[in-house]
Amino acid sequence: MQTLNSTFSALADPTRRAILARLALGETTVMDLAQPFEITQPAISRHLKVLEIAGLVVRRVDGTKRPCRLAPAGIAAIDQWLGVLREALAANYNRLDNVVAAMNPPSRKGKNYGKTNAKNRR
Amino acid sequence: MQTLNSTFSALADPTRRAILARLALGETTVMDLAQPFEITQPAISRHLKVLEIAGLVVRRVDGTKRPCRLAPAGIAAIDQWLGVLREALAANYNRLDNVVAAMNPPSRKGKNYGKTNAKNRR
DNA sequence: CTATTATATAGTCTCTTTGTTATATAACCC
DNA sequence: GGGTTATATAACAAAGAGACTATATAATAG
Repeated sequence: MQTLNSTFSALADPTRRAILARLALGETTVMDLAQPFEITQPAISRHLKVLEIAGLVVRRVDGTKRPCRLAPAGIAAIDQWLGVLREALAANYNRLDNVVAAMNPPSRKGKNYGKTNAKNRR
Repeated sequence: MQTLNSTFSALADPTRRAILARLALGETTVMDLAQPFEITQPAISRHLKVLEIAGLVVRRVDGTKRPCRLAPAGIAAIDQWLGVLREALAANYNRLDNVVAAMNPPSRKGKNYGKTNAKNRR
């Protein structure tokens, strides 16, 4: 539960996703990561810490460097949780009533639905 | 890009994940959702809006009610993005050097690595 | 039309997140 | 040892998230 929080919120930040994308190309040091991004080194360090806590990244020690790599734990946790939703979605989708409900907007009583609320203010 | 932000951060909140879990059991109205959770109705409404924007939930209009269901879009977006990481992880894992690096801590020059930093202050 | 039910929006507070700069720590290089 | 490089931590400001109460809006019931 705690892990899911940290992992999802770690992925919610675009900079961190960019860092992960970079790490997908291979192990990298903090400075190498900081360079392409237009943010300071301390900021990168903190992002990495967040990613590490989220189980998305691991670091090793190499002299004064701390090369980072992707880690599987975080994604595994997410996958597992998403599995529940995926099943539910599949099940719901197979239930005809839901599909139907999704097609014709409202379906009860006859006055003026879908109008007053068709503002689409999202 | 924008969708990923909203979807991941939507999932980062435990209350919202609980809402999704509840919706996995089937369509539900706002009030029905608010009851089991110990938070007020306005709070639930906002969570639902977040989930809706994230593409994780859809709502229909049924009189004065707004029954919610799980939606596939959000998860699809996430799955697609995670795919990149999954591939990279698989590739990295197949590269022996990474596996090795993960096993024996430091591996350069011979003095006192892995000691000064073995504080494990994470 | 009026009251009631279901949900949304606004205003306000507080805690968290992210970024910045300044500084600390650790390991190298000479 | 002394300077330099790589990274971490601290202190702080600005912005955001989440909750609450009060209130608005929509639709239904009478």
